[in-house]
Amino acid sequence: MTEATFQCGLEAVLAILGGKWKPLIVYHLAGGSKRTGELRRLVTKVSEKMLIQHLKELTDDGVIRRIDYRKVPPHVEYELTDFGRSLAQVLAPLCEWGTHHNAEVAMIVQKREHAARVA
Amino acid sequence: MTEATFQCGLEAVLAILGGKWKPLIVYHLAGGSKRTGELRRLVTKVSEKMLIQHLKELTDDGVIRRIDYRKVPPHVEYELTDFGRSLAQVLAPLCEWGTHHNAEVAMIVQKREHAARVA
DNA sequence: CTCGACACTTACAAAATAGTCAGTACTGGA
DNA sequence: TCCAGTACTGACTATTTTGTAAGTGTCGAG
Repeated sequence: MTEATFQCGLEAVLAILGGKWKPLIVYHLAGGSKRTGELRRLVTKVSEKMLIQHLKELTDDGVIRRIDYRKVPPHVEYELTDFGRSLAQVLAPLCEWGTHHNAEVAMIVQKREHAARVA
Repeated sequence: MTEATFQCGLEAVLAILGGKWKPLIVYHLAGGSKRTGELRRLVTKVSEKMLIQHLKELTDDGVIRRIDYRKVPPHVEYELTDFGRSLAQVLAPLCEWGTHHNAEVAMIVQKREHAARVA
């Protein structure tokens, strides 16, 4: 670990939040702890497998915490750790940028899809 | 395109910077325009193909601008557009977070790789 | 006159990521 | 009893993304 692991801090962020649904999960959990099923309903387009896989990875990475009520039928909740909260905080400006430039980005994506169809 | 394209602004950012080397490219260009070869040397681990592919996508997306000096042998430079600069600005806090938590993240990644080896 | 530098391009292979679909063990309600 | 809901797991497939290795045309240095 003597060499610089990351050339730019961004890489570190991506190392943690690289995964199609992870930013969304962190975003939703920033508003308070949620049950697995709640998250599945919030992040509408995620499949159950991917949700749980990402949840597990985020837990392993110390971004979120899994709270198991050890009940049958199962009751599990997830919440941000301090580490996760610090990430969520720094994510906020990005979120704002995305919201602010929403239409612009949507157009870019649309143009991209159009170009792909033509080719 | 009537439905909300992005649930969370983060998705918009990812739509633009989703690509292993794109954040790095933007980061390096934030310090001024660069020639293709310079970028290749700065982003040491990127292959020529990926660099150029990402450069092209960022250009198509209006994040960077390609300046061709129409010389033989070729001389091409890339620089951020206003749009790209606005992105770079909002990226800064993320960069800082990553730099600040560098060691922490490095450890997490290391742990992940270790777990993968065991399994 | 060969060789490297320049900015690419192309074909193809490998790896990472995401997806579907079925199944587990248990409960409480109709 | 049957069925939905709970949180999850595993086999298998599909898609996307990245990487490797080669080739293009032109120039100037050696």
